[in-house]
Amino acid sequence: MVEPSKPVDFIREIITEDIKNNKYESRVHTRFPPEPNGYLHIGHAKSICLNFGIANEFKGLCNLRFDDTNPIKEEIEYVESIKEDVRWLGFDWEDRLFYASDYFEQMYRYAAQLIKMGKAYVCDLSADEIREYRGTLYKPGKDSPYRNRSVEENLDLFERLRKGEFPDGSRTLRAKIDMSSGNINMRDPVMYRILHSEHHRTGNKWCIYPMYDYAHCISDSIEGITHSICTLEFEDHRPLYDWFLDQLNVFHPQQIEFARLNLSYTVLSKRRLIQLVQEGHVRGWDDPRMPTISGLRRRGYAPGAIRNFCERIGVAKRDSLVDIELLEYYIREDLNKRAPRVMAVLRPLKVVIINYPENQVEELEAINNPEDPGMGTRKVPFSRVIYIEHDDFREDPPKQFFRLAPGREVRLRYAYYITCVGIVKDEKTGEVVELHCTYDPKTRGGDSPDRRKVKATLHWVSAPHSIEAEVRLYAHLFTKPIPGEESGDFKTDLNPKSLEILKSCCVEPCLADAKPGDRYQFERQGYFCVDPDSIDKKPVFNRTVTLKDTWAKIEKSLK
RNA sequence: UGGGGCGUCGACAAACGGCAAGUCAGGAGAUUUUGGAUCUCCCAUGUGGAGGUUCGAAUCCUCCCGCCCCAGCCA
Repeated sequence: MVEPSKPVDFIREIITEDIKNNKYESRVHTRFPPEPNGYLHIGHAKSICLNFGIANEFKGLCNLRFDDTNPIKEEIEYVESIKEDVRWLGFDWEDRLFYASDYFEQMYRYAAQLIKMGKAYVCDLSADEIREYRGTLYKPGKDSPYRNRSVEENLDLFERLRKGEFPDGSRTLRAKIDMSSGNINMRDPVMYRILHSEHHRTGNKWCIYPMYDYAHCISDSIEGITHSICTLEFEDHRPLYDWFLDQLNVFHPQQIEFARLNLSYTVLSKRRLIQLVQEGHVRGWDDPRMPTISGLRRRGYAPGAIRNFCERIGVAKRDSLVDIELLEYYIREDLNKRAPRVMAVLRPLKVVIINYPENQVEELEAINNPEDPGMGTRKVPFSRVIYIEHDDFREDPPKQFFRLAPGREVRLRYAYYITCVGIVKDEKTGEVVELHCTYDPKTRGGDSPDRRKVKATLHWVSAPHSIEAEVRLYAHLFTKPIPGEESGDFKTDLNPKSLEILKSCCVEPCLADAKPGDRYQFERQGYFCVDPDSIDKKPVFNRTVTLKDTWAKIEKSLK
């Protein structure tokens, strides 16, 4: 069989060409450079798969580097979660865990060098003044009055900046480039700002911190990164990236930009994700409705499925919106092969099998996974009183409804054919609360000797043997493919029904000792994952994703 | 009114001057002890538009149109 070839994207093409031309001695070295100011999400997964994936494919290396140049926003909690998530996704940075803050001293020396070259200067303009002097998109900026200070004065001032002689915001170090450039990033960008703030790694050693544009290219250069892959919004920054490295005449990695991931029915910006958490729209960063890696993990998504998804969506430069159904497809594909099947009744309807002997219990054999016979079989207890799914009975069924109805015979999976012979209703509400059925003893195991057909097979749980469980059903967090597209505020499109909690579900006894993180298929319903909230004798399940549901589609078209 | 990018099916995405891949979604059927899974078939005479070059254009050229990003001492 021919192995399906992996998609070759424009980045891999560039790298292949570079290797051919012996650029960087045919070495490939990438990096994943998160800022530790939030949790990783599925969009980061795309970048992680790209950077680590390329390193693997080209027999190169990929570093994990924290871009920690802003002590005000960054926290140790985030670096720990990021490490865990990258590892969980299946990637290994080995001994190459770095921090931009590791290079602060070197960056300082390079900055001094730029000053000596007359390429950087200390500027006394306030933030507002800098903005004023910068001009606009359509109007060139004008030179700062401090632009032509002598090298000696600049050096002296820069040293005193470091010593902490000046308050926050009073001065900056700026690159001397071109205030009339069409590219605003080149209008004497700030390289260092004064921040008397404790850094999670360097403590109080520094009170000046480098800006991204300056820090990133130097970090890449120091680490010998060959291909510095980032998202499209940094395309405008590439001339600056190149400028610093050219002026300094140091090792010069190549920056390549690709389009970030957008997913329908979800938001993927840190700002909005943090808002969802802080304002309590979700229960935390790892809420199973969140597109964070920790949320997806708790939801039951497997790392391999996420990797398959990231590979399939490809890498390109055009803005795109990936249909979340594609993600769900890969989740199902993965779980279909691996998840053991069990029976669980989410909305129980009591069924008494009136011709089945009282007190009799049978152990029926059930297949754990029809996709993988190696997963074996198990025994499921059957008795006179069982629960079936409320939705599996209709007193007055529409034409395409194949399931149980008055007088109709259906199969109970791995058990017997049953026929509905009576309905018990709540006197006040008229709601169906119990069914009376008869069973055909000759259909034990679910096959009838006379080959007569039934149109439906129902899952069930024996009432006296069932275990009570809580099940949390999740739907998309937002009701619109692009949240906030119409109103301008993504929160107006929050889905009020994104979480439904069912407290008294009945699951089969083999689930008694399920462990948090275990994944199952509840037959005919979906894939479910045991939540860490589970307590002894009261498991909690998260619905990872539903099964494809043809009936739901029919029912919808009926309305 | 400046600079940088991008337009191929409902959604992703290949093609690199020579027959518009593939995946998801959607539709039809087969099969089925999960209305699951699996299998088969259908789904762009056409690549934002108009011209041009060429035996031949999604691909090269010209003009036009549309969309995204940039005016943090954030990354």
